[in-house]
Amino acid sequence: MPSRPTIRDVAARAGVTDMTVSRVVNRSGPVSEGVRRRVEQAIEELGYVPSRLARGLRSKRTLTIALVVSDITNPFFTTIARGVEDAASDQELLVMVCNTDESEEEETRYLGMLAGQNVDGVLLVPAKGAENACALAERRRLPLVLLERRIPGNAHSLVHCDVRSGARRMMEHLLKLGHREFALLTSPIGLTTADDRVEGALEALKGTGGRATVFSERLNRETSGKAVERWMALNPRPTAIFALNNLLTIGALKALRARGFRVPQDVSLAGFDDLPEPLLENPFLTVVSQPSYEIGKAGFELLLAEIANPGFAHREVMLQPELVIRDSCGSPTVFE
Amino acid sequence: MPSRPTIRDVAARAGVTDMTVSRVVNRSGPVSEGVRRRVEQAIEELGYVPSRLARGLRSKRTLTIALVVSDITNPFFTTIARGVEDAASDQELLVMVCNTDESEEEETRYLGMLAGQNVDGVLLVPAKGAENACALAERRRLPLVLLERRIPGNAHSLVHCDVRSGARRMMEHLLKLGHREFALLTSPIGLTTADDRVEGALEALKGTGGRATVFSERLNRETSGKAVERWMALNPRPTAIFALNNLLTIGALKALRARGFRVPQDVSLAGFDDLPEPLLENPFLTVVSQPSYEIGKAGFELLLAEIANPGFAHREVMLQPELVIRDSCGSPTVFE
DNA sequence: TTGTAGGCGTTATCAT
DNA sequence: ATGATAACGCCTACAA
Repeated sequence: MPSRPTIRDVAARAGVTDMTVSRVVNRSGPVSEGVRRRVEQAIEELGYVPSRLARGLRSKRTLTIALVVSDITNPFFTTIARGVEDAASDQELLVMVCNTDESEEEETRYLGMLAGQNVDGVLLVPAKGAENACALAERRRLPLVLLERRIPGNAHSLVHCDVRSGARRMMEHLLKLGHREFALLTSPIGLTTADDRVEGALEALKGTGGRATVFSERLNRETSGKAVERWMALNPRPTAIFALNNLLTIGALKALRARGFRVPQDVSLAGFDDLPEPLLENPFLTVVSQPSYEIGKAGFELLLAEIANPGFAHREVMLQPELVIRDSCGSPTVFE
Repeated sequence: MPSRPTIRDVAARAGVTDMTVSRVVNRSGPVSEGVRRRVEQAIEELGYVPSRLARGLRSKRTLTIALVVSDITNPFFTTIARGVEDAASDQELLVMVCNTDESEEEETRYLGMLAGQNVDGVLLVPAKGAENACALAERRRLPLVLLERRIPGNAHSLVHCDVRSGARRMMEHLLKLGHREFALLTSPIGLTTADDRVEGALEALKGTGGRATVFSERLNRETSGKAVERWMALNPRPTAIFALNNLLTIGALKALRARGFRVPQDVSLAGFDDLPEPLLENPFLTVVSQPSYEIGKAGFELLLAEIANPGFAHREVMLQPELVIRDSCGSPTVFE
């Protein structure tokens, strides 16, 4: 009942010591041609695979990183994950994925587990109040790069997207179409990135005579009907609705339709975050699209730098979102 | 410049040996109340987190598993991943995610990395020709559970979905609507699950006078126009198209529309695999929906059993898909 | 070019 | 209830 072969099993079979095998495996030293061949054959015959565990214990490198997001099921994060994994895979690194559901507690729990140095670094999309998690990483000297969301007063490296400009440009687009009355939909959890979006949108209004009302919404089957009523009860009634994240966008679309409002004939609807092209059954929604795949890739690169040079220069990468103009926004129409 | 504290740092600070600390941390032995408190305080003060690496090296358990899928970006796999991660998280296990893009080579590469025993087990959605990967796992005694797709003649535990019955039931539904001429769309890579779907669909036709033509398609912007022509050139022309996976379903819908065919007025379109409800902007597609979240959860449970009892009874779990009837299929209409 | 010694941070086992 | 010892599998440093 042979257990998994170790480096010493290989060594024995090849008639050398474990060090020689180690040299062959890692090309970390000179080995004569004949010995190399014998060792390689032994490795082959035994099906030897070096233990990353033991290796990590010595070298302090596990060749593994973690990606902590709120919900991998959200296509925005899914695409980030794919970007991270592709980049990591190129370097023969493995990636763990953790879902926090925006819970600070889960986040802290995960960072605790990850700090058990089974991971060389962490890519974190921080939940509200991620200070705990960051402090934990700091304490354990765990390289950490933030993704997508800032933490006020935090000095970690960060990859994010210029959502403020994205929101502003979308509003400018809507203004150009002739809209002046807006409803802005944002999520009730106070994320920096959500605030940035709101601010960007409002910025665009300055000196235009446009007006926006901000609604904090969590849309689901029960709440969405009432929400639509609130938006449309505004006086004057908004001609354009700008939903500041992807779930809100879809939620708003469904809710509006359910109440008999046609988009864009009755109201324009602009959104944030796109769905991957192959999943888009009906390219329709005009959105601010964030380069999520690139966020993942860039995050990985920064993390790699951080790992190689811990606490060196904390850097910030800001990517530009893209305005994707489709069919859900038109010129305002006047009712009755 | 203190490095990460080890169990011995804690021991020193608490005035005990590392073994005592170990006992406190793992509740693995008797510790007097006072000592326990001192140790706990030292742990707190130092911010000690046990090394999973060292732990794993000793105990042969890393409390980590891997999920290997073709593409995490496909919502079907994303949801599986979420199911796995939720279940794993309950047991304080971490999950690695790997994308193979259906490449046997990538799959083998990943299994090699994972076999470096930094993982207690693997959940694999096998690509075509995953025998290599399975053999590798076998050799390294790496617990492995297959997800979603069978491998002919393979003895590993398996969680999948009764796609044959799902496809059959969908066809029965279409027959009941009056359809007799079908186009079946399947992917060109020869997956067992794809074959099962085709067979299930054809089964339903027996003795009904219905007829189906099978097309192996890879739909993209270039190919899809010609593909539509092929389907619709059938004589008699199909009144219903059944796409056997989610990408084909969306692809077919877009392609048909682009060629001016309205769904369902001109052709009915049935699909496989659903999008998560919150992402469904416009619930429209009639589909066979697989319980992907549950596949993930069940897979994890099986893997846990496998880990606890390696090579015990290889089990198979088959979940039932659900017919989701929406608006993309109607009764056949006659042209010209 | 190859080998020896020792330790990375834990925990199993045996001893006190 | 606590401690001493060894070992998990590998690699760094040094020696031959």
